[in-house]
Amino acid sequence: MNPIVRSDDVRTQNRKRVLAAMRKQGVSSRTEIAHETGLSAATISAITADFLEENILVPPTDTSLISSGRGRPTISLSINPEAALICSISMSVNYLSVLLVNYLGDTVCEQTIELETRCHSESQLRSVLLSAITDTMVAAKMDAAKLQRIALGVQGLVDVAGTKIIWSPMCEDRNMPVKKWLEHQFGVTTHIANDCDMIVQALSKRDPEKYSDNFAAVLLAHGVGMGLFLRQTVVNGTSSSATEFGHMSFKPDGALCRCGKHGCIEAYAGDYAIVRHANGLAECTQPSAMVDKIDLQAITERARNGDELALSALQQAGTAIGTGLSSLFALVDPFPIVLVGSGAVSFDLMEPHIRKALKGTMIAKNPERVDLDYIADERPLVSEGGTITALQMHDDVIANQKHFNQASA
Amino acid sequence: MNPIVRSDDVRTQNRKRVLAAMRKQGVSSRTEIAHETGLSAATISAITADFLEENILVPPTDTSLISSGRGRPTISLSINPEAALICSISMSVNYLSVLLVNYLGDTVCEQTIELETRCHSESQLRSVLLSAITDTMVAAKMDAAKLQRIALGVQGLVDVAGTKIIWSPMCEDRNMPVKKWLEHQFGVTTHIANDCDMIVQALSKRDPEKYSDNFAAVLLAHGVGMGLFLRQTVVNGTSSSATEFGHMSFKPDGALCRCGKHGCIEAYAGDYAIVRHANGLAECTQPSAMVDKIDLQAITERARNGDELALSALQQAGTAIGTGLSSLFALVDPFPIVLVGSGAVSFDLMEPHIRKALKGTMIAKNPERVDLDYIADERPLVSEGGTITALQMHDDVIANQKHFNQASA
DNA sequence: GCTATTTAATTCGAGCCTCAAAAAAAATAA
DNA sequence: TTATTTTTTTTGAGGCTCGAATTAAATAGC
Repeated sequence: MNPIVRSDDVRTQNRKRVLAAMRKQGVSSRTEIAHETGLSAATISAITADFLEENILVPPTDTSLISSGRGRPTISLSINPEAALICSISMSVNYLSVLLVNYLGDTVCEQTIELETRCHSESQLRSVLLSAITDTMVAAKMDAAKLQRIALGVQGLVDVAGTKIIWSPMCEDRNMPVKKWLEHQFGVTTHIANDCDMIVQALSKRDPEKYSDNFAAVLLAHGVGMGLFLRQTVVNGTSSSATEFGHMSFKPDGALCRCGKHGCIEAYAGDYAIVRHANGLAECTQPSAMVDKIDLQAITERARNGDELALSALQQAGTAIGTGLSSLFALVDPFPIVLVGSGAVSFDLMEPHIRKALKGTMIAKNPERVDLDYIADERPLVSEGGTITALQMHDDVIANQKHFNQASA
Repeated sequence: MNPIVRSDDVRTQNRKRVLAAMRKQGVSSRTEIAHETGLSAATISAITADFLEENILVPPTDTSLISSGRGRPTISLSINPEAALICSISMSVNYLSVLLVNYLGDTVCEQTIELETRCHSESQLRSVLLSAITDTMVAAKMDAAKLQRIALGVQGLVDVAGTKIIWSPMCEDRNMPVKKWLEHQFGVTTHIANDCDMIVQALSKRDPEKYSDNFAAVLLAHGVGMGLFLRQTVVNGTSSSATEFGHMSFKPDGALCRCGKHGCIEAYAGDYAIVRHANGLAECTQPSAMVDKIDLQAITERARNGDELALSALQQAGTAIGTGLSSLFALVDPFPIVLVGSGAVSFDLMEPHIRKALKGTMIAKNPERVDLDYIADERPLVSEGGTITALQMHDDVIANQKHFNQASA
């Protein structure tokens, strides 16, 4: 049941609405906000007055009272970029990106580091991470005290509370309490999630029309992950933040998966599986610990040049993904899917087999109509998703803050 | 975003809370309600006063002011049984049950009809349904005008809006606009859903501890259905109310399913699949349109007496179900499962194979701990779930009603 | 049998919140 | 310069919840 009982909760709720409307519109007048939120002009007037006093919103800096016609001109308010400084981090194998954004979501500074994460111990990784953030703050000429929140999207298993990395292909060490590291060092709330969750957030922001209620991103990287959005919220487990699409069963007692079991989707669609198949190795061959993107691209190249084995590897990957999706669609009716990550470079080769698999198993639902898309480079999406997550959380905090003019009066 | 903007919405919300608390407690004093809802005594006093005036709640009829000790005795309020009369209908192959309950949820009258639904045309089915309801009303000596709401749980595909039966094994006809029939005839809001959805509602009521956040019921009848509860709400598709667990893919290009495709879970765990296998027929044998429960029981009997083929049929069903569940658990972390329906009579024979399949594919999650239960007779659950659904919806309506004493004052 | 004590329920005033309507502000059109 | 138009603010009414005070209705003790 909804936790709304008192009338100040109503105000909190409506403050949230106003912030959401501002984020959606970018710049907008009080009348527009009233229209967008469905609240009365009087209420918007009160709420925006508070926000202005709290320095959450700002009036137009230049005297651009764009008066388009008769009548009193609108005063376009906008979110105060200075109201927050947020750090979004994306971590994956051999890659670390630190992105600073202001409260508007605009990039303040970005640094990307290529490093051999797999050779790093937990403590090495920790110091690399911490100094990367500090460096970026310095590069942006920002005082550390200005930082308000950190979001981190990581390849691997993150506990559902978002406190530690249970497991990651980045390095050997397990159960790294990353949240504690960061909160201890920078003294700000830190949110950690699987990169798929971040990707999905980014997509919903990029194309709110298409990616609204239900949709999913399938991340084809070392493993096969999935960010799943149902009813406008990220689906995650009770113990891990990830949706393990890659470990849904595709073929009972089938190919050997990295997880030690047999027949998972990943055992056919993971990078190591594609390489294994394309190189003519047996399905029971131990998955290689690491696959270079170059190798995968080479296989795609071979397939395009007519190499049967390479082609069949990619096609089988498509079939595995398609079958998994069809199972998902048996539970929840079909929704748009985006394939993301290095594996998506061969999207055109896989797509027909994905669709064929959908057709082979879905009943009475139109598989042709399933919206399939792909984005090969997932990294910007992860960072973008991190900023969105962090901004939304910060909006919540701000909406909940008691506004001081009332409290002190 | 939450549609709560005005302060009367707060009252509506809190009225809902009070009703929910009353349903949970059965009989309870104002102080208890205050404690249960977290609202202040003053607020509860106001809300209950309204409800008493509206005749939604009633004071104790007998003078049983159970004063257990010192102090002013508590006045135990209860939901007014007369406040509503609700009809819950359960329809499946050759079976129709009409259940009348009062606003307390207590049975007023129940009638069960065995009939050859499969020989019925749409219009025959319609008149049987309508007259069954009327008959039951008459038997209960209730005036038709007293009826306030109808809920119907039906075997088959129901559109997500709950207006028509898209398809059902009950009869040949498709797209029957049942909601229209009933609302036209009885003039009350009617809610139609797949029987699995109803079962799940009933379970959450029967054991709220175990079946709260996430859980599912697998219905093993003619097909293999699933009622899925995630985050305290029923999951359903965008075009149908059912979760088609039975049509998740188990074995690519496997046994022929009733849906015309190959390798669905149902093609191994549906009653026709078990019969087919137990009788030594090929996997590609056309599924029989109808299986008698007796035949299924006979197979269970054979299996218990050591018949290899019968046993292997049930075991394979277990494996298919277990594999499907493991795929589901890859997406959302494991939750309690109840097997329901005639197929559940051989639960003990299937369980080891369900667990084995869970073990074979789930990574890093403890399959032994998955809570598996079974209930062979699904019919009472469907009726029960219907009443709960209807009562909850009626509670919502009542909570939303403007209370007259204020409105007219 | 009477009073003190205890607990339940109600009443009252304060403090928020939203909204509709009126008023004020700031432009353009005539 | 005045009338008109549109945006924003102000004002007053009506709701809602809450804490505190009050009233109600029993038991415990003398």
